[in-house]
Amino acid sequence: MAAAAFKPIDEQLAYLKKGSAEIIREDELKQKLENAAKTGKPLRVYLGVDPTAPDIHLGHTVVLRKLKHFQDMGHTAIFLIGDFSAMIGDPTGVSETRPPLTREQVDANARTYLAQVYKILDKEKTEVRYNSEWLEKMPSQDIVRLCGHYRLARMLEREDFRSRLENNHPISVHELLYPLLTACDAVALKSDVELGATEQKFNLLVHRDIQREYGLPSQAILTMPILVGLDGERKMSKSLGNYVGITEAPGEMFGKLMSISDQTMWPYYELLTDFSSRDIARMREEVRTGALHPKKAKMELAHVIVTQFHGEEAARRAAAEWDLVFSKRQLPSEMAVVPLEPAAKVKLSTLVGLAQAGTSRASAERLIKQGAVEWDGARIDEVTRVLDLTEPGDHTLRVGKKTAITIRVEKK
RNA sequence: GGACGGGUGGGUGAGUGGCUAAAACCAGCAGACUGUAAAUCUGCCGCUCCUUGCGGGCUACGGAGGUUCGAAUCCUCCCCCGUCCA
Repeated sequence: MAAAAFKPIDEQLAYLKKGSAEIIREDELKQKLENAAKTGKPLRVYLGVDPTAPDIHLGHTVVLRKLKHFQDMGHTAIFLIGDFSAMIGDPTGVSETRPPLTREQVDANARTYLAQVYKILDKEKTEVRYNSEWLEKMPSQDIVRLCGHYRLARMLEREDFRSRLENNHPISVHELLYPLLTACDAVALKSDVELGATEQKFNLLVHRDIQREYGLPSQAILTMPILVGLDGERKMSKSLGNYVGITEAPGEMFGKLMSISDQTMWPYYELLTDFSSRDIARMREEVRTGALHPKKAKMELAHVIVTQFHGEEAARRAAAEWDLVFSKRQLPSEMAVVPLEPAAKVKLSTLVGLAQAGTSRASAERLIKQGAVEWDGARIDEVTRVLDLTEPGDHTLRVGKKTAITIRVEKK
């Protein structure tokens, strides 16, 4: 690769800094970029991810997008799958010990992760590594030696451990090993830069220290802010249910993004789109002064994000559909069809159960009582309502705003 | 190994023999209002059956037994967590 491939240092730095929370240390990163330009050798930049869940959501993409930015600047993006460390479980941000994952779960998750990651990273240019490559065959002597390079007092400085200790919550000894073992990744990869979310800062700093202990130059660290979830309060996470998965259908994605608060829209713009900080600030000002309607700004946001994962056309359709169903309060243009044998007496609550999988009879009755159910366009709130479905034909059933199905009574 | 404290519904956490499907708060759901936003207000928030009733049955307070007409509450054993001592 020719040295000429790199853009001017300041331009690179500005691009890479956008949206970041912290760079440790910025002068070192700058130095590394200069060296790369001089030698023509791209920086080795990595992001380590534990495949603890089968799906990636927008929260994960914040830092992935940053890795992509490095890739865009001509550097080597390394996507490291922590298939070994996932079996320990990262204690970060956790208030109790996690149940360890099995090898099978980790492998299955790793596979789906990769497929999803390429929606953001350039597959051809990405170096994919697994930390089991080196950690699995690490002799116990080496582990002991590794542990000798770090002190307990420093380990206990980190917030997760300290607060658990204070609140008399359990900490397992193996959790202390997590940052040390993942530091071996940085050593093995000879990384120049490591990316992570802000909550990873402690781990990343340990990696830096251990690299130095092993005679390597310390990597620079670039952290990205945590993406707040759809509730606008807690971090986006699957277990909190406040997330948008990147494999979700365009319509669903669009709807979820529209449900965020106006406040939350701005960090989303910052962390999930390529709008420049200046453009975002301008838009924000326009919303403040009333020149731009917040709904319009939010639709633009949803459109841009959906486009990233599903393309322009799908995003346009999702927007139109959203407008139809939620703004105009009409039935969606496509509804799932549930076939039904003709029957003389069908309880409405039974049908509601068909519309919402996993709904118990008790909660179906609750929904009816609360006026959430419409049958063929008319609200029914009598729990005892029994319908005569002997004639073949289609009926629409709406449950709340979000669910609508077609009930198709079949011919005998 | 010893002494002591603790384990309650998705979360925090009250409850020390019946009035407890279990306070309160958070989260969640539905309705109203809107811009499917937020805020606010109202209601709901274990499962199931029906004649939908302040209805019947079942399940639930770490686990297994026991005492009792009746147990989240008392007893026994076990499991798990923490604190202090070593």
